[in-house]
Amino acid sequence: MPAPNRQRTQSRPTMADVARAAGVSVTTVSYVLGGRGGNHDASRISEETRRRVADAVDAIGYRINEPARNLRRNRTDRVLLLMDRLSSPYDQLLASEVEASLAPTGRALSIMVCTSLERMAVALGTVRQGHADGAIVQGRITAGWQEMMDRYAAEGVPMVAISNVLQPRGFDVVSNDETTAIRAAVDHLVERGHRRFGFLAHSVGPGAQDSRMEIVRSRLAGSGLALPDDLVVAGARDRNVAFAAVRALLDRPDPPSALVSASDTGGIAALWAAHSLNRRIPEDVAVVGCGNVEECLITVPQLSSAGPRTPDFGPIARLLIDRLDNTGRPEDRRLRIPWEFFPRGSIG
Amino acid sequence: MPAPNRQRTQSRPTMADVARAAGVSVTTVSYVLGGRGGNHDASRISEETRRRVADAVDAIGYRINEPARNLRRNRTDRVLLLMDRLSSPYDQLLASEVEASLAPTGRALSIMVCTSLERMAVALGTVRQGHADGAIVQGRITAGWQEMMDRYAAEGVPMVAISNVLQPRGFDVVSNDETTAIRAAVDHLVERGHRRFGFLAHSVGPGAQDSRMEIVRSRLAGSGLALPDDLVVAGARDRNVAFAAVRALLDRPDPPSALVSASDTGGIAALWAAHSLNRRIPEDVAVVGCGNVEECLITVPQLSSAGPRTPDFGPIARLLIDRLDNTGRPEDRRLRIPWEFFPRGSIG
DNA sequence: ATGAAAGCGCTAACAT
DNA sequence: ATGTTAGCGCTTTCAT
Repeated sequence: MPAPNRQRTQSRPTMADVARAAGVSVTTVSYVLGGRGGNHDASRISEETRRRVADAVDAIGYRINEPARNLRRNRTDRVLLLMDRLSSPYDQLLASEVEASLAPTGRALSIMVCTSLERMAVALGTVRQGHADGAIVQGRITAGWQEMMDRYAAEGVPMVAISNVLQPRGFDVVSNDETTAIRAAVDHLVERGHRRFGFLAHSVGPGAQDSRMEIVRSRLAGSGLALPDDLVVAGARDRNVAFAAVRALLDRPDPPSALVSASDTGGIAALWAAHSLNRRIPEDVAVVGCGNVEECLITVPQLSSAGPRTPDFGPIARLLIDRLDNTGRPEDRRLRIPWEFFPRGSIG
Repeated sequence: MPAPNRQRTQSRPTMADVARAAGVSVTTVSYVLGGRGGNHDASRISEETRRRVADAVDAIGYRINEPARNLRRNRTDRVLLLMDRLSSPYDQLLASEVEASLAPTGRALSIMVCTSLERMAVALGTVRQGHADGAIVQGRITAGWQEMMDRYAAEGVPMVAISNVLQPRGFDVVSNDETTAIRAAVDHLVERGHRRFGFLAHSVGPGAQDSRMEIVRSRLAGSGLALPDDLVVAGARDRNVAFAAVRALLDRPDPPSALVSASDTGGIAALWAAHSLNRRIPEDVAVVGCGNVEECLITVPQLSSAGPRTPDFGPIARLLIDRLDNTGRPEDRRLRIPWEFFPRGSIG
């Protein structure tokens, strides 16, 4: 004869315990509790019964068992946010606004940090394994990213990506509409007489296409100016790396007179680097950042920046909620966040 | 007669599908896959069978169902990290080092952002509901925090808190051993002739006890000096708020000649604020931060700071892993991270 | 207005 | 070395 099995050892109270304490069936308890994304018709339970159940829950300290509920409902009411870093006010804002947009729909947010394609694949794997219902993916990875997204989209993982390089194929893409704003920044600098430009990129080297750098380069070309490769340095994402990179750049015999950074973090580090070499801003170097974070306003001089007037990440969450709620595969959408150029003291 | 029930609709492949495809039983599949925290004795399966299963998994694109596995095993191999913000390199480091320490034990990390006691309670609730096996809790909340932690500890949630105010009662506490270092900073400033001190706190007002401020105040008292309440301002956690607060402070008719900030973020904002008012550092104002983040080294002048020599968050994760692995309630532990004072250009 | 019971997909004790 | 089978705690259909 087969197998008895491990009975409940010494575990948390279950719905059956609540039902017993309240003198009702587990069905009733389930209907009363049927919280969050529950689509129970709770109205079928009388006020009196409802109260008895609530009392029993309090009395025995019952908490619902998520894995059991998720297994049965085949959903988790949880969304995963993948971020490539957690180190700037911008990151903080993204996370909190996404969470705030999710909350009214009864969904919770988990964040995972993914600095490589592999980690990202692992994280998206957890969605496929039922850890979350969908994911918002932010990152700067380029090589292989599109293919990976395609694969998970094909496997049915609902996703929204924040990226200027990805094509929406089975998922939505949110991009920054940065071309016009960055061109305006370049034009500003050229008008002010700058002829020699440097660029602080997120990363350089094979496979590291930096869309913002391409915009700068092509706009300069339109004015007959160049962005030489040796004036392009990497490190815009890390304050200390950026500081060192810009110092090296400014310490050359032929330094650029204008520096565009792919991020504000990098732009601010560039200000520090210039200070440390006793270069005046903007007289010796003009600096422009990207992102238009609040911090631009407290530097001396204030950092000019291309970016959104006021950041608003709510629509990103809404795209995903849409995919989650409409079971039929929705068509892929593309959301463009408008950017402008904000000239400030750092360009004179 | 009772109830047939919803059969598998149109869902992901299950272990049964794999078993069928491989011509073995689900038990065998389970043993072969028994990954991660699995305590299967996988050696019972022959090499040949193992391969057949792996092939079948590939062929039909099977992924394990986490909620089902978690329900059955009554654990998730997941740890929750609660953070009060995600906006500095320090935060990034905490998250990545915790994750790295967890990885070899087969555990994954979810992050939730909690800026209020309520949000924190909700997040810890998800652990009780089986979303994670335990939590690492970081925050600056004071009022009510200890009580909430006590409650969840009593409910059996394994926790490690990062805090200088909490007492370990049913959970472990990691604290910064900051007293000696901050005293050294104060002594340095007093020796240099400073008599009028200001302090940039995380927050002020009722219930907002700032341990670092208390250290400064009492050390000053030892030299017969005061830290007047009106020279204590709030905002150390947000660059822009800190900037405004310090500007106001320095713009008084009787500004402090030395400013201690409860954070490096605040200290750096203070440097910007001084710059913006054309005050020289350290001649007009000396500035000291707390945390000793890398960024201190790239400001001009470099920011003096009290903090750990090199941050190392690995031990924090290890405390929790210990609680998770040793089922018997371990005694509460306290881990002190050593701090030192690093004098740099910002104090002359 | 309420209850009985059938599984969701998996693990593991027991049998062979 | 592999298979049988009893649940884990919950939701939901159907019956009353």
